[in-house]
Amino acid sequence: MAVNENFFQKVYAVARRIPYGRVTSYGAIAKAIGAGKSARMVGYALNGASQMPEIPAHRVVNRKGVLTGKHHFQGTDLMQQLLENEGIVVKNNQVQDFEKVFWEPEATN
DNA sequence: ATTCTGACGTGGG
DNA sequence: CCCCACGCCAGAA
Repeated sequence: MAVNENFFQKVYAVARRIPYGRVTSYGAIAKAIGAGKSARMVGYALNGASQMPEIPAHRVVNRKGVLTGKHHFQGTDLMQQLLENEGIVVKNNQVQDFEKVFWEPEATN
């Protein structure tokens, strides 16, 4: 099934499954959807999802745990505020204890 | 079709 | 860990 889905659809499907109080990386999602090295496109797709409240795009950061895309959200620090609201500690645009809050996405089951 | 860009990742120093 | 350069690939102009 998922084979016929568009790239964006796959990204949305995985992003929506990110648990509360957890974060993941673009590359992890890319692999989960079989995109592999197109991690950049994941962020690109999430850009459109950023305005979709059903898709927690704010829980997606880069491999370093830095909120690289916070600038794409409405407010200047909306992304960070959303993460902190979930109990995630963010310092200087970077997720603290990134390994502890990291969640590995699964392929569209 | 061609070119450029981009919420990234990896490798080398 | 940081910094630099390259790769990767889908979408937009």
